[in-house]
Amino acid sequence: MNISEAARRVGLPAKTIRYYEEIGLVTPPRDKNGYRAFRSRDLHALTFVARARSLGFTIGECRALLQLYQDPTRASADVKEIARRHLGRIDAKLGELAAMRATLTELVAACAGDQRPDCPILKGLAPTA
Amino acid sequence: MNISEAARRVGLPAKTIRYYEEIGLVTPPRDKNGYRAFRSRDLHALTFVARARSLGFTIGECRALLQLYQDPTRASADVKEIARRHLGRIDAKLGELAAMRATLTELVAACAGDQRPDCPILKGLAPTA
DNA sequence: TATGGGGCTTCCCGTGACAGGAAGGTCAAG
DNA sequence: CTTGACCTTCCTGTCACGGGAAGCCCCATA
Repeated sequence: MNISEAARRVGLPAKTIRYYEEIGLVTPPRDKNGYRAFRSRDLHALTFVARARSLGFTIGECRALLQLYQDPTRASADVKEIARRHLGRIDAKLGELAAMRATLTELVAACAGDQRPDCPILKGLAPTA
Repeated sequence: MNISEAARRVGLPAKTIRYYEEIGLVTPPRDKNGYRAFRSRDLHALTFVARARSLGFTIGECRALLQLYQDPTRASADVKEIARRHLGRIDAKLGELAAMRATLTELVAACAGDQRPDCPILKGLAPTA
C-alpha cells in the first residue's frame, strides 16, 4: 500500500508519516521503485501513534508507549507511569489556562469596547508603578 | 541601565529582551561601548509585554496591544477585540485539554499498574479493528 | 508512441518564542 | 596587570511537523 492510501486509512497527513519514519516510529519496507510499502503492522503502529498524539502525548512518550505496546512482557505499571505523568502536565496546563481565562474574562468584561481610548484591559497590562 | 539590571526589574531573561529588541518590540539606544542603555519607557514596554505574554497573548498580539497602549487616540474596541479572540482560543484549548483529561483519567483508573502486561491504556490506544 | 497528469521520492526552509553556548570586546576591583 | 563579571554578536537547537522545489514513476488516453 502506498503512502497516500495509508495516510487516508490512519487519518494522518503523508508528510507526518514520512516524518514518523524518519524518526524511527515506523519502518515500512520499500518497493523496487523506492515507494514505501505499508504493511498492516505499519498501519497499526501509525494508528496507535495517532491516537496517543491526539491525547497529547509527546513523540517521545509515543515512542515509549509503542515499544511497550509491542512488548508482550511489558509491565502495565510502566504504561501507567507515563500516562500519570502526562496527566499531571495536562492538569498543570489546565490550571494555567484557567488562571489566564479568569483574568482575561474580568478585563474584557470591564472594557467598554467603544471608540474611546479609556481601556481597563490596557490598564491591567500596564506597569502599576 | 544595562541589560541584566533591566532583566531583573522586568522579570524577563536577558536573552528574551534581546529577542524582543530584534523583533522590534523595544528599541533601547546604545552606549558608546555598544551596550544597550534601557530607559524607563523601555522598561515600561518590556513590563507590558511580559504581562501580556503571561496571559498567553502571542508576540503578534503583544505587538498590536503595545501599539494601542502607546497610542492615545486608540479605541478600546480594538483592544477588546484582540482580547476576545484570545479568550476564544483559551476556551478552545481548555476544551481540548478537558477532553484529553477525561479520556486519560478513565484509562489510568482502569489500569492496574502492576507487573502484568494486561493494560487498558494500551488497549484504549490500540486500533479497534 | 507521445504526452499529460497524477503520485512518489528526497531535500531544504520556515514556524513560535525563545535557550544554550562559543568567540570576543569591556569594565571595575584588587 | 590580571581576573572575573559583564556585555556583544552569531550560530545552533528546540518540537512536530508544513510548504514547496526538483526530479522519478506509473497509468491512461490520443
